[in-house]
Amino acid sequence: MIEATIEAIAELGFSATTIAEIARRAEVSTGLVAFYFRDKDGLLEATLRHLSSDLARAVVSRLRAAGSPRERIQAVIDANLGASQFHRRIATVWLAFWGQVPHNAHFRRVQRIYERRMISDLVDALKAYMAPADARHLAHATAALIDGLWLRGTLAGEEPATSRAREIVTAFVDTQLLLLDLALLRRPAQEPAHAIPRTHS
Amino acid sequence: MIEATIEAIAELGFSATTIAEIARRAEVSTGLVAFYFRDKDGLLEATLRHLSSDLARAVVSRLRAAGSPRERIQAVIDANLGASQFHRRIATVWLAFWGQVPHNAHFRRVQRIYERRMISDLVDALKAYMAPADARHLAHATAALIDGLWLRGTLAGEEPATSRAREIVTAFVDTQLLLLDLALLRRPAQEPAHAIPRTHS
DNA sequence: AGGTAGTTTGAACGCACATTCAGTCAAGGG
DNA sequence: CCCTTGACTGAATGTGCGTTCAAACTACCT
Repeated sequence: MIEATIEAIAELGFSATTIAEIARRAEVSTGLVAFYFRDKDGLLEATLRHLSSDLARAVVSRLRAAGSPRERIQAVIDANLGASQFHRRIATVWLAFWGQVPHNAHFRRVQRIYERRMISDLVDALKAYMAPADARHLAHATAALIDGLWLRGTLAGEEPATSRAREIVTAFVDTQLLLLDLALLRRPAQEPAHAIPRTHS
Repeated sequence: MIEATIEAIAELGFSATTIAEIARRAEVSTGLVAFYFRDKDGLLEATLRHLSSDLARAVVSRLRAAGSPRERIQAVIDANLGASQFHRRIATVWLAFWGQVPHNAHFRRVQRIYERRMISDLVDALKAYMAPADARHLAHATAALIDGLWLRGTLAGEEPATSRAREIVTAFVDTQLLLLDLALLRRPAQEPAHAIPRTHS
């Protein structure tokens, strides 16, 4: 039923999605929505939560496979810009929900969780390389770059740009870490921070 | 009337905005919408075009005041992340339209113009510092960073983050240009490209 | 004054929607 | 074999929407 909702929003858009259409796709009656989700808004909220937890699962599973902090950063990048999130069917639905976020308290709460999770995942990993304040700073920039590439890719309707997007973010992060090394090397002699990760702060 | 539409979408959201509500705010009758814009969709498209040309004007006016290519890049950054675009009243309306883009051919056309304009403005300026292919690459990353910061700021509902967002993008661009200088200095002796802008390729 | 073209009105229309609810159906327990 | 519980149906209801259009109003010209 939630799957049918995703399908309908992806195909018809947010405002053109009706309960009758969702019921048709799910091969149930219209009345069943009220039985399980109280009303249409309840179904939509459940759908957004479903999308959000799908993404969270993708991130967690990649984080588990990651060893070094650098790999954990990459896990966040790859999960958020992975094929599953870029797939038109999913991406347009996210976008439709984002458009409603300012006017729906339920959606806003889910969005805050999404946003904070990405930041804290990135900050956790970046703290291995730099001071917490710098880590937060870079995490915000990285998160924005990820979301911006996702947004532009989705709006443009480009399907296959996913690997290119990941390369851009990867290069950005590597550049920032490289600059950190250079700065450290010029100061009182010290190893590049990410050759000996997780040893300070 | 277009102003009233912006106001209504900002306050109520896309799907809750009715012609009656717009007419009430504009202090006209509902029938007048049809007279000037054919139907509701025509009014919405005109509203999006209005927003788009407002932004374009802001960019052009800053570009005119800019001298060096570096200043032209900054003009794009400042115009897109300026207070006028971050103002909740405007930003939530943009967001609402973006959510409809995949399902409305008119909106999609306006979006393509917006997207390409930012890229070409950036590429034009960046070509002074690097090969066209590199310029396009960096332009995409910069544009994504701008849009990503805008998106996150708008979704989070933070009003005053505008100066911080601009700092992040500015720092990103400066870093990329700095790296270019470093690379050039290590190769066969050559001046940093942006000390002698616009002289090659 | 009369006429005309350009504006504006707002009630009427018909349609599409979310919600409701009385009722059907299937399964399991007593 | 009946009764209960939970899942599910779909027609009926009423509300709210965009659109239409005949009529009214305004300003300008002749």
